[in-house]
Amino acid sequence: MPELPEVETTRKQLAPAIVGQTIATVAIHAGAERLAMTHAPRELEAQLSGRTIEALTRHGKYLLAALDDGRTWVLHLRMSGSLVVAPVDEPHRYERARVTFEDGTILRFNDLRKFGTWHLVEDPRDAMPNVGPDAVSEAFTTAWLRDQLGRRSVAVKSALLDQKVAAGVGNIYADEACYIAGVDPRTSANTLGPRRVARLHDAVVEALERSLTDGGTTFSNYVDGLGGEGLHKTRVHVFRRDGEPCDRCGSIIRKIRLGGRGTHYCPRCQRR
DNA sequence: CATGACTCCTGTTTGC
DNA sequence: TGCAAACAGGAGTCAT
Repeated sequence: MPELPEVETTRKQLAPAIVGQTIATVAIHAGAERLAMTHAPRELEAQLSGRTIEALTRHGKYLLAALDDGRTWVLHLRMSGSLVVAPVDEPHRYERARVTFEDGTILRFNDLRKFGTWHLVEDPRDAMPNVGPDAVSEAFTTAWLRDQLGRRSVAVKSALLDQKVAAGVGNIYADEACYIAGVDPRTSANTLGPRRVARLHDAVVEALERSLTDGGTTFSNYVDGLGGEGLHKTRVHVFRRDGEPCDRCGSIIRKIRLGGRGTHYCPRCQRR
């Protein structure tokens, strides 16, 4: 569910509440044991307890909590996760884990589908193999995108979903980027010319940054670090707008399946 | 290496 | 109306 803008919004809201704080206790609830990727659940709880969070950063859709022992706690929300700092102790139906800090602050990891993951590692790269440059970083360049797309024959939309190509892009922003660039999402990645790749690069960044200024997008159950909804829903061009008119040309937005994912596009504005 | 099918889990939407 | 299948913002594993 959460993509780069949603994870970044969560990071910004969580940071003031937890950076500099020391973890008192961690509880990974029964039934959510698979959350713990690098250790047994009880062992991970013990290893995190007593640690101080020195920084909270993000790479793609991963949150990275730098700890005072030099290790990094890497969290991923996958499809349905959210991290919420709760001012009061109200239970959440899908709370899978809870972190309590020494000052009493409570951080909840809520996750309906239980796909979320926690890694505790020496080197954060160990927790995110096959992940390329963050899509809103300097490292994500037109040249990089041209090289990566040139190596793939899959549909360009599917290529954009590959975290090696552009870390942080998910289904919403892959569709939005193709729309903004005027590219049919089914186009083979390695058939795009350099000018269209450049447009697509700029479109990826534009789609993500537009959403970032709105605090992300909420479609079903995403909530930000304070439990609020993102505002970007009202500003998407195509995602989940099938049957509605394109706001550029008025054609009806279509929905198809591409690489197993729902894909939305304007049949007139987006060309092969 | 690249690709596509399958898997994890639970709730909601769609189609007959 | 009711039920079963398909679908949901992700990504790892496996066979090819």
